[in-house]
Amino acid sequence: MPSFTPQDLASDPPAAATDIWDQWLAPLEAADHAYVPVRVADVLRRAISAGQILPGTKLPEVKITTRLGVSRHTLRSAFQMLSADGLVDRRPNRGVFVHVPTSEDVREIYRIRLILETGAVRTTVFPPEATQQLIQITRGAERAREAGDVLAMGQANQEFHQRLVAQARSSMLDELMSKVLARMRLVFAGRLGDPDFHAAYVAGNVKLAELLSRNRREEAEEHLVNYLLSAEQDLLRRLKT
Amino acid sequence: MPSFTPQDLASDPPAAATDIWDQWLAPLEAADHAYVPVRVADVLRRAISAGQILPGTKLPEVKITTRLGVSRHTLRSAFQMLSADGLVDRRPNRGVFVHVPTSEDVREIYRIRLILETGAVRTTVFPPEATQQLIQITRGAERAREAGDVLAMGQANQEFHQRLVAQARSSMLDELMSKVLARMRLVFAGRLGDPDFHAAYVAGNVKLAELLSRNRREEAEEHLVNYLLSAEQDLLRRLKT
DNA sequence: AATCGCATATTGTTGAACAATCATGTGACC
DNA sequence: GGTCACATGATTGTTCAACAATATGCGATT
Repeated sequence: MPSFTPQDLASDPPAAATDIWDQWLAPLEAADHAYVPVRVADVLRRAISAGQILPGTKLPEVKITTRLGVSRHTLRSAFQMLSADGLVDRRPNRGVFVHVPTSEDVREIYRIRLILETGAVRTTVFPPEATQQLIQITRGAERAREAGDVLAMGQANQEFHQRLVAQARSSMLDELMSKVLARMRLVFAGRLGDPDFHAAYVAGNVKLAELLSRNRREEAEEHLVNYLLSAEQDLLRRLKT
Repeated sequence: MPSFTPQDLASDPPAAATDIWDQWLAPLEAADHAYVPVRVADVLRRAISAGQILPGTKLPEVKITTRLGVSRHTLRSAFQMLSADGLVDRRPNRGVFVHVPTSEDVREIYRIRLILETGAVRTTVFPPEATQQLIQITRGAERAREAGDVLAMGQANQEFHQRLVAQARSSMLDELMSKVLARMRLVFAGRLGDPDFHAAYVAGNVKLAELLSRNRREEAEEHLVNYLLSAEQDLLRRLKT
């Protein structure tokens, strides 16, 4: 699975007959009624989150429009959405580039998660259905770990924490958390070749869910704080090397 | 200062020779280099936040483009930004409307503020410069109250809490807080005729700043929680009537 | 080797056009 | 008189073509 290198994609491919963009960006199938810009944004979002388009890569308008068969305006509209998601950076008169996450990004991510997730735990009561759902997700994560499915493990982990925040019952907070997790995926997609990062934290999720189900709020919060702080340190350490 | 009524703006004005849009939307001055869509968004944002365009009002594309002298594409780009800010709602194939805040919105706002602001207080240390800045803002609010400048009071209040969140040092959180406060202004701009709502809370801000400056984190947090909860109840009560 | 200037490519914005969808009003029918 | 169907008009969604403004790269000049 070759993923192409940053920057030099804008220039012609060395000797490839087929342009590299063709690999990931198929023409939009004539779908029913979803707005074209959001479908375009979805395609790009998927490709970026999956690490098929690496951080730092420039996304040239004409290349993509011709591949996708949409107008430049439509693509630009999609770019705006991706920009709002924090997946791409818009550099004036230069184009949009897949955001390159930094270690400062990682620190900010965990600062936000600390506030959001502990906030959710502290300010809301978790009904049995909610904790049950969380436990369900951890079960899936454990199965994925046993099966060696790293991707599914990561997804389960993210869903767990997304659900945690969802308990605060705020679409704005949900959106922010999605944004944060998307940037998180960007960190992984970028340089992290060691993807069983999540493995160590499945157990942490299990314990957290269990504490919440027994309504041990204080302990849950303390556990969560330690969880996040150590995850941050762990991730930063891995990125250093 | 007449503010025009929702909905029926799309139809012709009763007997006015000048179209109502002309009142607030002057043609864009040929400014230097800021992107046209963001300038358009700024104009509309200002008009909406100031209550000149009331919640529920439809924003027709051609009317505004002709008044502002920009292309439809540019306006649509601006609409996307306003939509991301939560100031307008995009109804498919119908157009964009100024968001109509509900009491559920108010509850969500305070749920978010509770998490964000207490989170900022708990997870960050407030250096003297920061607390000094907060106190400075409360001074301005008190002066505004004495001068009877309700608008300035509200702005100072909002800036105070924005600064509070800013201590968490996260641009994403800053953006979210801006979004929340923008929606707050929408609540006021809408039906709230009683604008000295903020007056009661200037004292609360003063006390909070003082507690923070003395590094009384626990008390500050407790005070903040009570502050927010009572403000929410107060606001909801006023909206009911 | 470094700098300047110019040709070229890409982005930012506009205008016109058309398809698709929604809103309106008219008339037929009960 | 009221209600439904339908035709009409208006508005939004999208594309195409064009041009201005800015950045990029290359070659000439020193």
